[in-house]
Amino acid sequence: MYALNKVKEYRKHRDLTQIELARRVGVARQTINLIENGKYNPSLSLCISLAKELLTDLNALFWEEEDEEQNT
Amino acid sequence: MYALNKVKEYRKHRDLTQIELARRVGVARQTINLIENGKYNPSLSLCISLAKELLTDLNALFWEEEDEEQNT
DNA sequence: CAATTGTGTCAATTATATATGACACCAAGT
DNA sequence: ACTTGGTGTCATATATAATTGACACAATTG
Repeated sequence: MYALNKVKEYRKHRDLTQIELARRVGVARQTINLIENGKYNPSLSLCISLAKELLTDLNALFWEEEDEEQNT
Repeated sequence: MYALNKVKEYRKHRDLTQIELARRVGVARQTINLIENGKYNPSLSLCISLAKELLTDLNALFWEEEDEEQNT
């Protein structure tokens, strides 16, 4: 199991099926399914495509805050 | 060539060598090198490890804004 | 009741991320 | 002039992301 993500949430919010989202980002339906269910570890370029297609960004989909840490 | 990123920039800012960063995130030095030079497409979990080790987040390292798009 | 649509999952294959070992180059230091 | 550390890169091997085709199940719709 890999890190949880909000792909399903954002996809539903956009009213897309797994099939349609898969088509739009150019991967197989199974790939979307596995990602949504945290069964694996997508590539960065796929994450970026998903974020763009879902009109959001990487952090919103895949980042979970731990503690706040600030750098200069 | 894949999307540009700011790994090298953040790594230098943290005063780490490729070797040390590789060690800390548990990959080979070559992997860091290839990522920094945009020669490939890391996995999400590696991106997350890098972001944490560099005390930043996914967007800062790997996201480039296109146009601003707002969702409800 | 059939037929369809969306989803979860399996097995087998292909593409590619990542590892390992090696070599060259360029600084900086001794 | 030699060593050492940091980097870029190559070639080969392995792990795993991603594909394809298939099947089951639940919920809807005719």
